[in-house]
Amino acid sequence: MNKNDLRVIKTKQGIHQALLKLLKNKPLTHIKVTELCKEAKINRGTFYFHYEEVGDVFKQFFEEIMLDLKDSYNEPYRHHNTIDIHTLDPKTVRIFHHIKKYEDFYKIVLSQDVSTQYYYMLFDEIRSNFMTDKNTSSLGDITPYFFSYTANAIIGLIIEWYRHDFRESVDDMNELFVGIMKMKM
Amino acid sequence: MNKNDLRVIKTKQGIHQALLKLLKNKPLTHIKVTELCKEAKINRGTFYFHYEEVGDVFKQFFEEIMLDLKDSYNEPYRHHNTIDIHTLDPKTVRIFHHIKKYEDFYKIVLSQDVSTQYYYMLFDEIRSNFMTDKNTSSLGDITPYFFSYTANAIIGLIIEWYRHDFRESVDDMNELFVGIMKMKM
DNA sequence: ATTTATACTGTACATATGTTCAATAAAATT
DNA sequence: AATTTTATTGAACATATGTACAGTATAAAT
Repeated sequence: MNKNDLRVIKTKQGIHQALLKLLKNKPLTHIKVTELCKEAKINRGTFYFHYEEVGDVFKQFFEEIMLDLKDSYNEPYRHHNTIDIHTLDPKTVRIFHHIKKYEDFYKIVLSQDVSTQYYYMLFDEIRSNFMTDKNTSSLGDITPYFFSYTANAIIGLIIEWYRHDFRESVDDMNELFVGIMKMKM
Repeated sequence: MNKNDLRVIKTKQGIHQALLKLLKNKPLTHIKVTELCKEAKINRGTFYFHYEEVGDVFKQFFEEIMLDLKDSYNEPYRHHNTIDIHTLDPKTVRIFHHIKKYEDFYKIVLSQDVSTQYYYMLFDEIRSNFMTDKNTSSLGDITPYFFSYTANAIIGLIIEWYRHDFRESVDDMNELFVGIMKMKM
């Protein structure tokens, strides 16, 4: 399978477009392979030549979204060994802007009955963004746990935001995040 | 459908046992309704009389586990004194003992390709346990976000523990958690 | 013990999955 | 332009899903 073959490109584009169209009317988990192929006007065997299930197509969408997240990740952690709440500027928090940008996709990723694979893609991306150019050699065995703790805490905020149907503005979320970082338990 | 009917009780018990047996050999997502019914020696129509999919049976297991998690928060604390009680609410760290107790189930819940519904069951349970602990009337709009932040942060540690194949002891996890709390706050 | 209620079975049917393969069409290569 | 390569098609097949319903078995109720 040559991904540069024009036939492959056309077929995949058709499948992508078809999925986006069907997602406007029904949840991801209700979309059948047969239905998707009919919409894309391709043979069902062709689908199975490229994918295993409908979710794999959505995964390709989300992989591109994860690339965008990598570019726009949370700035406050970038230049500090540990979180310093005094240098946290709400305007530099980029993740909530990113989430809002792809709100429609995150509504799917964070829904109740979808595969956990997308959640872990998000988790790993946020986590690795925290890890890059951060010197944590002094922390020892606790380091991987610290990253997972912090990354998933952020997703906790995103889940809550999602459950509020993303009503709060991006700026509200930035302020809210800084507020929680400053809190004492 | 009367859940006290002996026929219902027997059928459900059979399905439960069958699922536990099949789970020893293959992941939850690979277990078919047909297969489960054959193992339980019941008609496939009977399954659909009680459930919609195989995951619903696993959900019943996990509902009971969530009850145990709730109970573990209500029991009086009698644990090793490896934790400085004055720096941390000891109720919080009882969770790792619970996770270890049901390790086999959490390996399914936290796996890559399972429904997010179990994750959210865990999230909501941990979150509500936090809520009953805390007096947060003074926090205002930030409160629901604070709970989601903290609850999911804990799950972040559990995810990392899961990815380490639960090699660290429960006591290690308790100390590790305290360590992270101290470095953040 | 008899009647009543209903969970369960067996069957059937329409639809969907997942795979295979020869034929075809469309691209890349020469 | 001719040839080679291979993505795509269409068809077939075994298996699984989801639903429906009449008949049966088993429990509860009288």
